[in-house]
Amino acid sequence: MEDGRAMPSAPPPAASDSSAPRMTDLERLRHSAAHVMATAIAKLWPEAQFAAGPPVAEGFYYDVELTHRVSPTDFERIEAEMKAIVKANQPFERKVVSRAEALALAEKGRLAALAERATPSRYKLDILASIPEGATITLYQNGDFLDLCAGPHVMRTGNVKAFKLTAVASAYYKGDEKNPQLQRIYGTAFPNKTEMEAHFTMLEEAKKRDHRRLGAEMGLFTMDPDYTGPGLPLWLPKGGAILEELEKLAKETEFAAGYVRVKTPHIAREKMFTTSGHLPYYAESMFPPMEIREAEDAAGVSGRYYLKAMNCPHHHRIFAAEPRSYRDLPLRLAEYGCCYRYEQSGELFGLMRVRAMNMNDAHIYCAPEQFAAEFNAVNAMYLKYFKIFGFTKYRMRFSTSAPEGMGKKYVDEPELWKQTEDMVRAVLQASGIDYVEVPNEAAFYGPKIDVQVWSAIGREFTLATNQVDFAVPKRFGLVYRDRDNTDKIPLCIHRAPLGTHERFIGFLIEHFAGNFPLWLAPDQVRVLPVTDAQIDSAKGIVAELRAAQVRAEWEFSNDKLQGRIQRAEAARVHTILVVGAREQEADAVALRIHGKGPQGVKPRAQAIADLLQAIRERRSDEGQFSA
RNA sequence: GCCGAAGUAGCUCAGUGGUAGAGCAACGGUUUCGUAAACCGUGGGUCGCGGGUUCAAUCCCCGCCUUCGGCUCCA
Repeated sequence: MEDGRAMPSAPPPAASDSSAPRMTDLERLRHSAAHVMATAIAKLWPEAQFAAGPPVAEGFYYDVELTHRVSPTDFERIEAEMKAIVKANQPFERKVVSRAEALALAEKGRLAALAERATPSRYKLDILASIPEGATITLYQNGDFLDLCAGPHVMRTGNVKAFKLTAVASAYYKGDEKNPQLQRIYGTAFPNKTEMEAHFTMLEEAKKRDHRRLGAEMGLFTMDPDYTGPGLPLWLPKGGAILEELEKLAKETEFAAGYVRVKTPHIAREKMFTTSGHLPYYAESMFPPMEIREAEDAAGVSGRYYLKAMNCPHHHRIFAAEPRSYRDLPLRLAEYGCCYRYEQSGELFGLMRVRAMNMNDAHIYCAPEQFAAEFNAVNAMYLKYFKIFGFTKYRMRFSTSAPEGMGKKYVDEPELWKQTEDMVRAVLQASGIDYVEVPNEAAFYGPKIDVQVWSAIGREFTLATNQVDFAVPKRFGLVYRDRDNTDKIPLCIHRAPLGTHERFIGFLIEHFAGNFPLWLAPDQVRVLPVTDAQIDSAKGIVAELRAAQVRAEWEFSNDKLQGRIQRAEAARVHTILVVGAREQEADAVALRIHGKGPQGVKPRAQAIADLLQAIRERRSDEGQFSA
């Protein structure tokens, strides 16, 4: 066999790569596959200008500038060229060069190309310029294809055994829309065909969990772009049930934690958002204003109203509605507020990115000395929720400011920024929560913590957010009278542990693959009489369950019991209660749980008590009916 | 918003320059049934929208809308 035979346990060895970035074996393989693809493209279109071609989570891509529009119909040709290159088994040769040598090659169009060309390798020139002085500059060559590249690579093109081009998309050079648009050609590569096929099978499986698909299948929500508009979901009754359960959870949790509930309108005058400072910063993310002529007053105050994109300004006005004393603090105002954001059309994505959203919002106004305790309590609430839902893969992202953004991206209060960030960092460290700090990502009014989660199908989302605001209360002139009889400005914590209904439920659908635990399941119980002689018994059980607020229904149809069970299972009904002559006789029910099969017969009263208990505890499905 | 792709019945998808097809779902009937599909029948489509080419367009061409895959931002 060839050297460096690609095996999962014995991956291809790297070409010499002491100065190269660290890559896993799979990443290295994929990075080499990207070079093989670039070689093929350069062969087909010698004028191609390549930018960057890294490995990514699912495979690799290479950005290329090319007048020919690459479409999936070209993939076959490109793959055929790639196969030839793999078959040729060209070695990947690493060359350390001086900056001058690299520049000379780039000027002659020789980089990321098979030969010298009339036009310089312009993106490679730009990348070259960004390599710091003194760093090692390396080239990699396979066959005639010579590329500026930090590496590392596998030994030979023959190591790239299983690959496939998957998509083409556009991407701005370096992700900046002021830069030229490049064609990004995606592919994936694996050590062998079997693993690659497993990958595509897994993608097929993941598709079945997709919240858009399950949402339609299960009747949870619908999109009606022609009538309601893009990004404006309609919640169907079964989705509404989930939404109600989440609100109930939030309301109970917040009530216990000392929050008070408020309710605010969906719109506000322009003054609200110019005062908050959102308007100049945030205008393009808001729906255009409504002009109401009568509202324009003599003093020339604008008659414009905006749909709110956030709830905080309204809550600030509630704080301002009466004089506040230090005795009133912390004041925790909670609301399931509906906000509207004009997301760009290309950004809309099922329930995960919408234009109208119901936010599990609250604003905590507190004195600086109360901050640590409040902030800790908020974090504890996050963790409590994650435990209920069984989220294990999450990360807190602590976003802080950067000096260069002061007065532009961030309110110009460098001292306050530092104080607050130190305070948040201290709390995070003391609480032992796992977090990463990301500079220059803060909100304009203060540092924030985003909770990122990964769905079962591998999508990453910011699910919840927790922000500190030391600026906007001041802009609204919010004060409380302190012990020393002076007015002080409160700190404000914005928090939304359950994010928005839309994204949270979208995430839950994928997390549970539609198989919700009993307390969340839209169809909690379905009672199936074996024959029509048990219909009255079934109705009685349903009435008893519904009186106890359980979502229960009964079904009798022309289908045999087996068929009705099949349909209930397909509909992901959580608990099926079968009542036949035997059960009727014994005042019992035969229990079946979705995905778990029959669970035996139980006295009716016992079964109902168990169901109520599981719902009340919001029990996850493990051990639901373990007894 | 930009680049690319897609849009046929409620859902999943076939298909053709000449009257539009299947499975599931729905509806009607027969069946009274024991834990993942009993049987028979019926209805259902402006083939995303608008324009063009053509004797004829769901199919070919152009524009638009929407959705999807990305870029960027974010709950």
